[in-house]
Formats: sequence, structure tokens, C-alpha cells
Amino acid sequence: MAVKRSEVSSATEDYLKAIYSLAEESDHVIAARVAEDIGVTPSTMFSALRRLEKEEFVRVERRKNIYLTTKGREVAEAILRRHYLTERLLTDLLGLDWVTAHQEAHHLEHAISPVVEERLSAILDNPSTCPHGNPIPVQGQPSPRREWNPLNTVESGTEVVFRCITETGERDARLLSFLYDHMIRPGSTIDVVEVAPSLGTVSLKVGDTEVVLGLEAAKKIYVQ
Amino acid sequence: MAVKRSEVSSATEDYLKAIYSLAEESDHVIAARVAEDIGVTPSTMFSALRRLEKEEFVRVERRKNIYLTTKGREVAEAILRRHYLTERLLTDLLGLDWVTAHQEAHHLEHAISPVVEERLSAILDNPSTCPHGNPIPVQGQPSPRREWNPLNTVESGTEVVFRCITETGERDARLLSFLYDHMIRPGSTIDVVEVAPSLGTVSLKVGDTEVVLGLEAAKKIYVQ
DNA sequence: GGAAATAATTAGGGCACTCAAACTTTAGGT
DNA sequence: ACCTAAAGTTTGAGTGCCCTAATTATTTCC
Repeated sequence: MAVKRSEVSSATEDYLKAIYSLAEESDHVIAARVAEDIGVTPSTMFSALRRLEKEEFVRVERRKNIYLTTKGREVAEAILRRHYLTERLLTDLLGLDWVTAHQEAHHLEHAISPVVEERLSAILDNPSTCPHGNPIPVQGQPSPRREWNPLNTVESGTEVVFRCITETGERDARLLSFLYDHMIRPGSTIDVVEVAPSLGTVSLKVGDTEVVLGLEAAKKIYVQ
Repeated sequence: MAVKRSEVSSATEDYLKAIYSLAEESDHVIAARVAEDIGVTPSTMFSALRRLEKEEFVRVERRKNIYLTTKGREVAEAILRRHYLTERLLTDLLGLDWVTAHQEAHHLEHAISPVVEERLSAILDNPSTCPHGNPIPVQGQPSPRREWNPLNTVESGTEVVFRCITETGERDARLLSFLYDHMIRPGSTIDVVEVAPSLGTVSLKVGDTEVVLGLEAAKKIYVQ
């Protein structure tokens, strides 16, 4: 009983996942961003893009914007779902920290078959988010993140609840461990002391301690 | 804190693992056996062997026997340890069956880092065997299997305890599910009714049912 | 010893992925 | 409108891994 395994290479899965994640934060997804994100040279990105286009995972528009096709989005959501479930396995069952879990999941996700994915989800009690708060995508359903806002757009002086740190944010290990160390986790209450675009900073109060973040980092954090 | 990950490709890990496993069952490990085991053509095996030789994972002797170098054996034992631990994860924690666990572990093992391996072992209470009874190799220590005997060498009329089904045996999904279905598992008591080399069969009694196995299959089963 | 079976090897492809380096286009700022 | 910096494109090359189809040892066994 051979398990039907995806015919998609792990490199392809990485490209599609990166495009999907970037598209959630901006409409202008261009090759250079994706290459940077994944850590390949432009020429590698270029030939990858041609492969992805040929196999109809993506469309590239005249303005060089990259869009996922339905087929591409399905692959991206599948790998993202496995990524998040694997992270939960690593944190909840194996007791790894936030940062390591993300890094390890990046490797393991490609080796998760539908059978294992199903068992994993069941054993973890069908979680709806990853340890960093990202909603686990469900076929064609809009992300609940639509109702959350990036931290950089919040009014000064309001109180918000931390919801998640985006996939692109997760890739920054320093940001990740900073938040982890300061007890900023899904569900945490945060006082937004001041949002100062001119300074490029956001001042927060979490519990008793004050914390200052850059705007770029704040963009990657969603609150409600 | 980037996790130091092995620079060895998963194909290489597969070759070394196969050579290691075959060497445990016979001294004459030749390319044709390994190729058969892994499922590649002789020419692919040949070029793989040259790569492995160049990188000093194996030595090939005049009689065409393949031997692992110390470096090669270390890689093989490491991947085998991960394979077995992953199988335990899949059976003990995720509740998969014997057969599926083996197949899925074959993919997952390559994505297990030392950190995850360590956590896995701890959470599983440092198991000494895989679900199929194979001893998890420990650095340079001789396998306890030395004290067990292949089922085809047992005297007729004796009672033995099932210990394990070897790695090469594990690859045969039908044998694996046959044993699973007949409750032949590590620790099971077996009456060896008759070993008939001329017929090529071994007759067993497990609980109340009689079971007949071929000699080839019996070779892959170790008892005590 | 020699034919048949089994192994090993060579020749010639192919695909996916990666790189460096050079070249062209595009967008933005003054 | 022009120029520069960023982005994109293309070329050429190399690696790893796999194949089919010969061909050449090497074993094995009558």
C-alpha cells in the first residue's frame, strides 16, 4: 500500500510557499523578493520561475508580478498546512522552542505524507493555528487573519491582543526569539504606547516591561 | 542558532544504510545486491559507488566486496538510528501501523536533525529497539542481535521468542503485514514445528494457529 | 573447459537545481 | 529628461542523480 506522495519537489514547494506568504502581505510579489526570501541568486530564481510557469503553478504578469494559479495555491496551502502542523508537533509533543521548531519544520514538512498529516492533526486535536499564531489554511477558506491588523497600523494608546507573527516574520530568528523571550505570544495583551512612523518605531508595554520595535518588524505582527 | 545539518544527501544516506544492513546479514556485499535493494539500475549503482568511494564512505575490494569506512559506518548508523526513532514516533505517538510506519519513516528520517533526534529519543523514553524489534545502533557498540539467530537455522521442535525482523525484511511490505496480522511481533513466543530446507519452508505455531513461511523470509527473522 | 548466468562497466542521454557573470530593462529621483 | 540603482534576463557551466542499451568481465556449474 504505497502512500500517494506529491510529485512536487521540495524546492518547488519552497518557492510556492514563499510566493504565497509574500502575497499575503503585499500584492506586488516580484522575483527578487522571493529569491531574497528563499536565499537563492536571481538567476536561480529565474530558471525556477520558468519551471513553475511551464508547469502552471504560477503566472507572471507584464509588470513582473507573480501570481499563483489555483494549482499553485493548492500546493502552497498544503505545504503550509504541513509546516504548521509540524511546528505544533515539535513544540507541543517534542517540547522544542519557537525558533527551533520553525527551522526544523522547514525540513520536515516536505516529508509529511497525507496519511501522516491526518494522524498529526488528529493527535494534536485539530489545531487551528501554528505555535506562532498563524491560522492553518483550510481549502479555499479565507484566512481569519483578514480580521486582524498589522501592528504598524494600530492607533497609539490602544490595547490589543497579539495574534500572530507572519511566515516571513518567522524566518527572522532574532525577531522570533526576541518576541519569545519577552512573552509576546498568541493571546498576549499588549499596550500600544506609541506608533511613531517618523521615528520608525513602535513602543509597547507587555506586562510590566516596555519594548520598542521597528516598523518593519511591526508589519509582520498581527493584532486584534 | 542554526542547526548543524549533515552535508550528506538523502540518496547517499540510502546507499550507506542499505550497505550497512546487508553487511549485517552477509559478508559478501556486492553492488548488484545493493542496487536491487534500493531499486536502481546497475549503472546508477555503479556511478553512485564511485561517488561514495571518492568521498571515502566505502571501499571496494578486488573481489568487488563493498565495505563501509568508519566515516561511512557513522553515517549509516546515524540514519538507521533516525529511521528507527521515527518509526517509534509514528507507531507509539501517532498510532500508525507497522507497515505504514516503516514506509513513512523512510522519507522522514532524512529530515531529522540531531536536535530533533535527541528530543525524540527522550520523549520516547530512549527506546532500545524499533517497533519491528531491531536494536537501535549505539556508537560503535556491537548489536545485541549477535545473540539472536535467524529463524531458518533453528532446530525443529524448539520454542523460541521472536526478536526482530531485519531492515531488509522490513522492505517487504507483504511479509511485514503478514507477520503483523498473525500477531508475530517482538516478544511473541513461537513453536518451531518444522524446518524443512528441502521443501524450503518453516512451519510455526503461534498461539493456536499454524503458519508456514519460506526459508528466504525466515532468514530475515531473528529469534532467541 | 566452456556455456550460461550474473556482475560490472562504458557510452550516451536527461532532468532538476544551482551558480557566477554579463547584459538589458525599468523606475525613481533630481 | 536623464541617469543611476534596482530589478530582471540570459548565457554558460557544473553537479547529482537517474535512465536505457550495449559491452565486457567474472562466476558458477555441468
